[in-house]
Amino acid sequence: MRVLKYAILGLLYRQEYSGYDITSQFKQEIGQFWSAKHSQIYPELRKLVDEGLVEFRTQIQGEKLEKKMYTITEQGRQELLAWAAQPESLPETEKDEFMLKMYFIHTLSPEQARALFEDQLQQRRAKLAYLQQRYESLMPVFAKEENGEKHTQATHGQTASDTAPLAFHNPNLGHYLVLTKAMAREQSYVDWLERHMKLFV
Amino acid sequence: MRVLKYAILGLLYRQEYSGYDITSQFKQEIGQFWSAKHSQIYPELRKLVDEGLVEFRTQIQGEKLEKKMYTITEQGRQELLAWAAQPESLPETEKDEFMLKMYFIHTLSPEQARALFEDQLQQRRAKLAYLQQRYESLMPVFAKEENGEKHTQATHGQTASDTAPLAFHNPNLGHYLVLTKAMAREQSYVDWLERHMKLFV
DNA sequence: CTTCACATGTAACTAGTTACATGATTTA
DNA sequence: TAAATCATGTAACTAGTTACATGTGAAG
Repeated sequence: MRVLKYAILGLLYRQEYSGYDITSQFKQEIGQFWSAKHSQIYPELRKLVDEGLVEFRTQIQGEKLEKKMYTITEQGRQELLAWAAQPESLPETEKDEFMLKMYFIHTLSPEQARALFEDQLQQRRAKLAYLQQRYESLMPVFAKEENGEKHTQATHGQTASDTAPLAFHNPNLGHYLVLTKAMAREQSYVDWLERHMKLFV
Repeated sequence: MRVLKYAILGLLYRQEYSGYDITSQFKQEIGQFWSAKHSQIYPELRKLVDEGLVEFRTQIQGEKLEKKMYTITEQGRQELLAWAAQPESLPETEKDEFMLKMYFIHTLSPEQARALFEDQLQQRRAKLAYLQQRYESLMPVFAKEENGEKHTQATHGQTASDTAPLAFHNPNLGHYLVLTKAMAREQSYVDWLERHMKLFV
């Protein structure tokens, strides 16, 4: 599958990055849906160079710190586009250790189950709040527009930030999509947890 | 982490299973949140036997087909309970190749993006419909109640799934939780896709 | 008699994590 | 001047997938 290969090519499509920069990118919004550690990224970059999909130039930072700035080649661009346009079938499994524990809820006391549930709810709420904050700071215009329109539907888990204010040709569209999708995912998780909390009270 | 270890112990907590049975279980509902191939399961079972967490007896099926039926040991039960009661922190990344492609949407034409989006929507809708169908066949009474229909006990039989799922002591609770959570996940995905489809029309 | 499901394993490989290892630059 | 961040790599290990390999049993 080599998804990391395409993740790196996709990042390099718009600008050159060092291995460290790529590692940093995976700590930003796209890290909600794909990421890798530097120990996986450096060997992959080496491989992509060997395959002729990326190139690098060495740049000096300060006195003597060398960093390698990678750029995508024409061949790399072609392979990226072929992958990106290809629909894939859904994974049968989307792993979630918490839900695995819930499947085995009969191994727990009601108190233990409730503690797990509340812990998960607290964590998911915190993550949702963090994402909403990112959204407001990165896309303040759209966030404001939505707040002015007042179409919040809390009972269905649709926050104001879930509607689409962007046009197709907007360089932030990808960013906007992953942020709203991550928020929708967390909102759905929070809603489900809240709906079932009564089981333990 | 060894999550597969606990997944297997959790399955064996209620009844004995062969390696083949465990493989089959991962193709059922719990497979929405955890799974493994038989080539990973057989070595793991071997390891669990070596560690004294499970035991097996050999059973003959028909004339000479041998199968190993595994049971959990007291030590296995203890390790399972310790894992199950332990809250874990959220994974920073929940991998989703489709969303990675959406982050790189600027590499696609509007037509290509729309095709991907529609393909994903169709697949997610189909999965949601499948899960709803499973839910209705496995938990018919509760499904009807949610649809706003009346439930009179006299008109229904006495199957295990016929009793109200929303009580802590119900042997189907785990099953109910994973099904409703999987449906919520797919519904949220479908909603998000529908809300953003207008970007491509 | 053929196909599908049952049943168990290993080999080779790919993907991903944790730990080891080193050094430069910036900021408090 | 100490700590955090920038910067790059390798080693050892764990997790997971695909392919190889074999055979039984049931049902049509």
